[in-house]
Amino acid sequence: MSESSGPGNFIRTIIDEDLAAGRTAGRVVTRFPPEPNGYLHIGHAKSICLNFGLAQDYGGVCNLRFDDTNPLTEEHEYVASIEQDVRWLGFDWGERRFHASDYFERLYEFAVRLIGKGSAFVCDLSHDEVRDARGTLTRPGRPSPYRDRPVQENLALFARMRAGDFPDGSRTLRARIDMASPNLNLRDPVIYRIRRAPHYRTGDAWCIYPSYDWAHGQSDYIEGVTHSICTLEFQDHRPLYEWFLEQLDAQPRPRQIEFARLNLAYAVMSKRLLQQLVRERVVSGWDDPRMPTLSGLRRRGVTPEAIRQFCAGIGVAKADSLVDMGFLESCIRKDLEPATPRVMCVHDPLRVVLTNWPQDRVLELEAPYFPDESGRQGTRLVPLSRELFIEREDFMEDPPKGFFRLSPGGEVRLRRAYVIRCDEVLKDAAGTPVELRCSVDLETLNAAPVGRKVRGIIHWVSARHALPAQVRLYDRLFAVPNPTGDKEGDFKRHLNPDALQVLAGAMAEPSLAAARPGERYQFERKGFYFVDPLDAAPGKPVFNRIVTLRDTWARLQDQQGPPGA
RNA sequence: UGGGGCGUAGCCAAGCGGUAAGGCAGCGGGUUUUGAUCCCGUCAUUCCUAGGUUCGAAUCCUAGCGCCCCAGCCA
Repeated sequence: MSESSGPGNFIRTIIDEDLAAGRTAGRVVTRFPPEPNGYLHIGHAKSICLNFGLAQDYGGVCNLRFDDTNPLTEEHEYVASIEQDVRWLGFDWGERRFHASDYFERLYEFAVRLIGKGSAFVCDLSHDEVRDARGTLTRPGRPSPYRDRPVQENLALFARMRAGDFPDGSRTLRARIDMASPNLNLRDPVIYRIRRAPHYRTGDAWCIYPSYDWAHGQSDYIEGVTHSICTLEFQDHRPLYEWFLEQLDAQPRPRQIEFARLNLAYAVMSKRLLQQLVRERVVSGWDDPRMPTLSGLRRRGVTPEAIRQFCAGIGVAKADSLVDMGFLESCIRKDLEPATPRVMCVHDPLRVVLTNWPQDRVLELEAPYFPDESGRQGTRLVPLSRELFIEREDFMEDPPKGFFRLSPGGEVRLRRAYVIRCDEVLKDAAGTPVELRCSVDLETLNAAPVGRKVRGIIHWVSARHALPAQVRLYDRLFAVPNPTGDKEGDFKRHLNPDALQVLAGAMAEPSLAAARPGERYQFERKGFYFVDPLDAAPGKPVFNRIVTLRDTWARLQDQQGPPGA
């Protein structure tokens, strides 16, 4: 069993069988094959954890291989981000960083062998003609008129394709398989196309580029990959994958295994759509904390450990699924809960005046960073003075049954401080409370009030000492579980307008002036927060909400219907 | 109407002919100076449906039904 790829899944079963049958000489070699045309997202994390996790567990290796066969869309910027993300997630490919483009020469030689066997031919059909001849799902295709070109002629033409004798798109090299196959992938698929585009690694060394189907399996073979794990949409390609290997008498042969890609509720997981959000400035970038990208999750403050636990927890199978966002949140909380220091920050301040507290008195309370029962050490000083801020939602003039925070005449405990009673409510012209006049029970510091029970505990911050802070509340990017579910219509109309809420007047306890970029805190009763590594300045922290705390009260309220509705 | 896959709880997911793991969510209770955490308990007489084989079926067979993928010189 492993942390990263989970217990018994069907892929492990296959590997166990292969090992038992001696099919791979005891070796397990996997690979993670991103195309450097976008940023990695949590769906890729599933694949990374699977591939690297399997290699770890079976004492094998996992290659990082850039599947860079399409120079039009690939850029170095992406390979840098991909490497950073994989490393951040906690995996190490050692020296085993490869590129499909490393194999261009060998791939070319392989293609020559295919031609030599009469298994590939140069086709002069145009793009449209190829499409027309391919047939449909229910009707077989027609053979290309160039299908029976003599081997020598194919060889000469292919060499000239490489030499740049023909214009882009004018010719292709095609495998010679079966135009009547019910599997469209076997209807003489294109394996080389002419494309005069500079490649980010090979520059203008090539004007022909191999297709995915041709490059991928052969790259697996070259690298000695034993188990080539990909997503479900490639199942139909497996016969082609195997056909190529067979044509080349490849030995030993890698085996392709497909699993279901990750879908996360209230998110989109397609590079194309994520790219669109970035390009159209719907989000601030690939690392916008609302994005399901690894860079976005990192910027939000999610830990790699939480993502690994998530990937281990969702399992690996072949059934399409839509994983509950709540599960990711649960993994994040679980990872953050034990070791994240607790502090106080009021998001929406309501002024409280402690009428029986001397004007100038400041009491420095030594407050532990962790729950008393956790056994963890560490404290900070929290000043208490006559005027405070409390959370506006922690006061209700006319509270529903079961509300045990503050209300007129009611009592509540200030977290790690005294019990106070609300004696008077001051309101503005619109009737909105602007200030609460409260009295302190001076007997209640570290002691229970006598003769009554005070159930509620609220967080607070001394007004005079409060540190204004920017707090960014993040929520799910989309308002519906499956934004791309309906075929028609723009997925962007399902965007959640409240996915980002920037708090204007949040007030943090003064100890947070020392918060350093990249640190995580729990704001008690609120959630876990991350000091934004880019936007925070010394003494001016910016907090990203990573995830809220579980909130049983809010849930009960929701069940009762929204208040005032 | 072609081919390839997949259907086990609200969401994931084990299970591989011997009588339905686990996690998330939910529900009930306990502890608690975070309505958090933690702890205890509960949550599928049934596995898409219908037949069949078998002493015994989620697992095997047959027939349906539903969902996903494939007609890029993308990956």
